[in-house]
Amino acid sequence: MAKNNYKIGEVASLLATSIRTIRYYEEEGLLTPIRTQRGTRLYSEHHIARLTIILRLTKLGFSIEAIRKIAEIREKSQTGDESSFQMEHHLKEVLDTIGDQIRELESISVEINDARDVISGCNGCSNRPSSKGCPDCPVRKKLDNIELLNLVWDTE
Amino acid sequence: MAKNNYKIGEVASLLATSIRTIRYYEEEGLLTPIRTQRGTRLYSEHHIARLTIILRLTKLGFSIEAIRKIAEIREKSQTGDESSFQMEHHLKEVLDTIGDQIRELESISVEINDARDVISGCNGCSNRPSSKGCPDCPVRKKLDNIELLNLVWDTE
DNA sequence: TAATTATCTTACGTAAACGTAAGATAAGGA
DNA sequence: TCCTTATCTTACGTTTACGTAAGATAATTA
Repeated sequence: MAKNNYKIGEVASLLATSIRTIRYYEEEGLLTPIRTQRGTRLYSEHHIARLTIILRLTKLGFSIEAIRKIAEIREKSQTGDESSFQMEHHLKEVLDTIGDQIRELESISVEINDARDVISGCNGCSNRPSSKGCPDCPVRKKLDNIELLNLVWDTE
Repeated sequence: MAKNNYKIGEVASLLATSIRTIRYYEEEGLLTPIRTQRGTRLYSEHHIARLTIILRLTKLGFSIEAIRKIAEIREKSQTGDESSFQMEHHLKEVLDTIGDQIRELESISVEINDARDVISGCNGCSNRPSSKGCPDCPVRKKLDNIELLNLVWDTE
């Protein structure tokens, strides 16, 4: 027995977001609740599920526009014409972008880990690879691979 | 033989970014080139490496503030006191956040893939799981696991 | 040297994704 | 019914990460 009359305040606290955010997505055409005769918004379980995925996507950096495009996929995909083809193509692009981003995040993650080793494990030695200090530093040879350290080291 | 006198226009086209962006990072204290006596900015290879990593991080959604914090790690990590400890803790938080984000992206990626199967492979049938249509649809049983489809389906 | 072309500073403009305040109704409890 | 709390619309404010224009100076090319 699905509850179909969540009010906006309930929804907001349920999903740990703000009332303004929910209304904003409505302004943007992403979430259209039904209304009571007096105008109060009512949300069904499906609205909540939909809002949940919208929140997940925005949290990952998807723009409203990008989310709107994904939401429009079904509509277009049923036509079987040119726009349907374009939608397929678009979805593949989204997937490629996500793949790239995952790889970049993994790469950054490795670099941060290595940088952490260097900074904290090198016994206070934070010399740059080109420096003459700490020639026997055990993590010394790692340094060249850590592009992130270019951010950490001062410019001379 | 490292070139140490790149001018801002060269740097911008080299890294496919804008002059304004480079100057903005300088305003924010992230990249401080040397100057000629007349005031023209000059960038070394190290400046370029540093800018490269800054651009990678911003592209991934890191804020200037977050990048600044990472850049301050060395300074603080050498003190060996409380703030050094906090920096270590901060780095771990960053890593955890990145890990979470990777997992979320992978999850979304799987969902998009599945949704693509459903939408394009179901021979034009885009009914919701609760619908009576297409009872023999081979991808039907996948549907419940695809939270993303809540975004694609209309609210009834 | 003259004429482009690039860079400088200053400063206002912009888009996205909401925050926040005001004044008016609506809904729910005592 | 009265009072308090929630929701409504309208609309201006805010932050981040730059874009863009103006007027002046510097560097490069003919």
